Amino acid sequence: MEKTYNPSEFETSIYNNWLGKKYFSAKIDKSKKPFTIIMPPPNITSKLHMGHAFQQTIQDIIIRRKRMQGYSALWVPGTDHAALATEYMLCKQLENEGTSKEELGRAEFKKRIDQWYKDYKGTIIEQFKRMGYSCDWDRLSFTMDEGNCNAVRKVFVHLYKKGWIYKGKRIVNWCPKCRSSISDAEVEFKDVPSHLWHIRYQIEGTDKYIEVATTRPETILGDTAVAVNPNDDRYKDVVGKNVVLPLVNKLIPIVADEYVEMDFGTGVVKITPAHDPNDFEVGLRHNLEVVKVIGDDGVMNELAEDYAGLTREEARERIVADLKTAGNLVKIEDYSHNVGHCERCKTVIEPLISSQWFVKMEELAKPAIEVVENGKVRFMDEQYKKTYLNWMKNIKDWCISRQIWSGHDIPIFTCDDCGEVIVEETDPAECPKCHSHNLSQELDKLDTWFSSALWPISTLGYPNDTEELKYFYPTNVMVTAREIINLWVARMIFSGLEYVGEIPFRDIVINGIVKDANGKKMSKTLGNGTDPIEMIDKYGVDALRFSVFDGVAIQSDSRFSEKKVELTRNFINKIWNASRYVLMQVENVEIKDIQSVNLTYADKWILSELNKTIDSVNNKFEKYDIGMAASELKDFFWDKFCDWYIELSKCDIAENKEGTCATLVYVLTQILKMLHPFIPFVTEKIYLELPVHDESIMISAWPEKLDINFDGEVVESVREVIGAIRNIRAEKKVPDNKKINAQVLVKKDCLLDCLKYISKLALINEIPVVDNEESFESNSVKLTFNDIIINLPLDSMVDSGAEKERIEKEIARLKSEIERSERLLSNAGFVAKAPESLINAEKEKLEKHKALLAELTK
RNA sequence: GGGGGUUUAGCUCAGCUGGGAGAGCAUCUGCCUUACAAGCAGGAGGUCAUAGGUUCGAGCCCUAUAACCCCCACCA
Repeated sequence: MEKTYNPSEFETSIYNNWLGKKYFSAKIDKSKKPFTIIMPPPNITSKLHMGHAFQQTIQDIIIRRKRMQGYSALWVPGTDHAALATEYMLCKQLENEGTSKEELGRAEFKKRIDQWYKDYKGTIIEQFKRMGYSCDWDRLSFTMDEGNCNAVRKVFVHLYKKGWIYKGKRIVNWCPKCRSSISDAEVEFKDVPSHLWHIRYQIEGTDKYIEVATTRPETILGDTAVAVNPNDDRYKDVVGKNVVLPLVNKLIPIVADEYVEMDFGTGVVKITPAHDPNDFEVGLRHNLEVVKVIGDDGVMNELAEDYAGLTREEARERIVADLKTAGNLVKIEDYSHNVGHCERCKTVIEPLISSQWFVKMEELAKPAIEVVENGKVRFMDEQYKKTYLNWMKNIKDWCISRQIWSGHDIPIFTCDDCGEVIVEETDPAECPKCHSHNLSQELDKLDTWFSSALWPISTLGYPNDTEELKYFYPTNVMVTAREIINLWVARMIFSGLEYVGEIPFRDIVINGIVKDANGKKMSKTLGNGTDPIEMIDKYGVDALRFSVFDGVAIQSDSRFSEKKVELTRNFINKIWNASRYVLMQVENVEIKDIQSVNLTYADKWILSELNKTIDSVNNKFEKYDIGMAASELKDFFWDKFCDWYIELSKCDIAENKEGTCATLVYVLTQILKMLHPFIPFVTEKIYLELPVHDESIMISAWPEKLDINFDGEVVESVREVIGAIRNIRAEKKVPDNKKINAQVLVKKDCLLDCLKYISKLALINEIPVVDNEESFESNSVKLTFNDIIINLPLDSMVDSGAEKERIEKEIARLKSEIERSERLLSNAGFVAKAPESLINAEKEKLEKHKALLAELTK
């Protein structure tokens, strides 16, 4: 092995080797248990960012461990067509080319979209490979490929025939300039200074008025009611009466609705169902008429009568003036509020009523609520169970149509001649009723989530009844983001239940986000993102992978800093060098089975620590606590294995070469295996250099505990002694290049074998053993432990003045300890109510401290 | 507006069903000890956000307050 860790030399070739050997492909193997993860598909147009590096690596870590544990581990990769986002990007490009989708026409536009998909397909996937992801690439799926189209078609027809798809009205964000509806995500809210116009409406048959406050006086022409809060005492007596709509002179009712806030404005809201989403909802509840007065072009239409032909802005001006003239304008207040703007052309959004397709949710939601309530599907973080149930229980019908040109088609055909509607799994050639060939397909496209909802089943072959579905489904865990719990996770759950009769996954892990070093969300617009590829080039993939997990609770947000990657690279360098050391020691040594060799105290100690670590890491993995598992592995490797065991083993290796070499190789192998899911490349590189190894670490067996109860106690005492001597040395300012003298009195024979450890690690010349304390040199520091007393003569150390001070400090410490214990033990409440084990432990401590104090003060 | 989260050392974060405050980094000190200076050893550093409460005992449980953050819905 090279002297320095240089990841760029081997990462690519190792990955290609894995690919060539087909290690990632999961087979249907009845002798194995399946373990399945379906990757949340990134947008096809995306580039690798820190969020992927975090979220996808979680899955890779889980799947790699399961594979090593002997499961048939399948991780299905894929990408999403993200129709809206992609169409938006392509339209921008067309704009640069001086054309537009309208100019191209639908057919040509579709070609461009398909080409766009092809052009992009590579990038993110290649980057995922660079990350080392062990997905089954042969099963790579795309939400617009043939299988997915079939699934979408089948499901749509199924829902339609059940009567769960219907056409309804809905308010959409309409951009009058783009002449298109746009998604919520494309609406930019900006605070705009404006006014609140207070307008009075006369109550029918009286000379009383009711005063409303509005930011949009021009929509008064479309008002079909005014609303007040049912609990508002000011207006209780007028609910149910009519008011005269100013300018229009039409009678409209006063309705009571919870939506109205009593404290805002006058507590009275004019209701314009055609031009405001909330008003539309109010309208539905009270059966109000819908009057659309603004057209698709943002111009007042014929229903606006006198104002027809004016733009929204012109109409507002005229109407305000006319209201003033009519004496209906009470006052104008300054008011600034959030107004939606089109992200593209910055035009003010006009909420418009339009016809859309909906899926009825009531029946679909029921079983989806049940499986989460009864724990069949588990949110690993309980708080998200609430988010989910809250949404599911108040679910509204799902609007699935989008006014865009790309994405999945809506398979609804209408006969131009007789009006017959045809919804079948294959495109109809003629009208079944009148045999006309003039059929038109619905032009709207499906919401992207419609196909995403089928992802866990479509990737496994649905709508066909495949062997994959039988074997790998339901999948085991879904790792995804907080903000799409309802948009996506929820829809996958009811889809799985409805279409294949089984939950899509058992566990749901909602990962946190990776923020920048200052705790800000990484974003393109802020430009505070870090490019993972840059980190990989600089420090290697393994360093990047490990650094985003070390010490991180994956469900909560974490911070990324390059410094962390650098420190992780240092850790990996440590692994590299420790491995080099082991390989140097075991060169030309036959490595025997760990259970058949002679083991020293140090060997037994590290093996017992390894056992503990295996247990603990497994527990953390089962809870998906992989960040904590990473830290634990790092601590074990660096602190226990390198800083203690390797150093201790240097004392043993000459006399017990066989046993110590076996232990070095055994422990290194096991820890490399446990580290492999996190840092796959370097562990493979080292593993293949080991004297005993399988074909690849990634298909080797996950560590099992040794079935032996090793006693690590002796070495624990030794570590305590060494620590104490190192303290004394530091206090006495003895530099590390100077060895000191010591004498020792040992009360337990086994410790005699461990004196070499103490002398080496505490930098002592030699340690003569004495029979009694009288033989100790007097001008010295005496360290007293349960089974061993060390005497350090001061003449081998430079300074002697600090010693008195040290003893005084120690006496003071012991006295305060004794006082604490005595106080606790004389507390009647404690003795009566605390658990017995705790009381006994406290008594033991008290005795121990008293003995030590007596020793120091005699 | 609704829901959720966070607050522990200078920084980033652990801290299990309540039982003596932890790690890493940074900082300071000493070491190039034949695996590693991308390293080794040691030290200093904390009213556990604030105020109450429950308890023999609270970082942990309860109540209120403050600051910051996230998600959803967006206010005539």
